Amino acid sequence: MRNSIFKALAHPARRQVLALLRKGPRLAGDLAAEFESSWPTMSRHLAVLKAADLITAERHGNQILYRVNTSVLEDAATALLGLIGSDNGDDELKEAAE
Amino acid sequence: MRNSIFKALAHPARRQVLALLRKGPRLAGDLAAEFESSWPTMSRHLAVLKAADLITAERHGNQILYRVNTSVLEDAATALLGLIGSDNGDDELKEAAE
DNA sequence: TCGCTAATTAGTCTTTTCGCTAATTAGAGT
DNA sequence: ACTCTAATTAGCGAAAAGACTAATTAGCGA
Repeated sequence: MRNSIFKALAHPARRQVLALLRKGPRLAGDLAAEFESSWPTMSRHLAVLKAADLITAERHGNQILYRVNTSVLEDAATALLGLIGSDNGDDELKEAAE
Repeated sequence: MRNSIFKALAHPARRQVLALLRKGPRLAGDLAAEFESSWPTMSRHLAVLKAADLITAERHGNQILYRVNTSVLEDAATALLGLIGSDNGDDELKEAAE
């Protein structure tokens, strides 16, 4: 679902999560501590990112390790670049209307 | 202002507008005719894209010609690529070795 | 000025998103 | 089983987004 990807990218906190995960996988709590929002709020942001397949969750005992899903992020970037260049990438972005 | 860009990209109709404008500038009404939504609704979408500076409007007598602002779109794509972290691609070798 | 067309803005409503607190699940350790 | 910690889910209210109809602006031509 490409639409959910761009929707997920629409929130600054979620983009910042991706920026943090870019440097390496992190635990949910560790991640949440970086933000001012409450922990449940961050958990929801993570859920949105996960639903868009932009990140993956991996349980390690008591805690959950998140890592960025680079290929999906690449897809989004490619889709954007498709809007610029005149190469094919035409119906890349037309997804079912909501 | 970057946030408004990603927010603008969050709606499929708006991405499709950009896809149409990629092939060349178009009149507002001509553009609106491509969609099933009402004309005012499309006008709003165009306003959102314009507020994000993703498109520019140019009045030609009675009608308004829209064209895509490629550089801003490039900025967004670059921002996405920045989240992937391919500042230099050398890290890929490390990961492959693991 | 009047009428016509193109497009936006106003106003209202419904749906979605966001962020909080409180409650709940899940696992590890005792 | 009990408890502590990690994290999510539930539930609520506020804010924003989306889409519609109706009203309005802007420009052209007779």
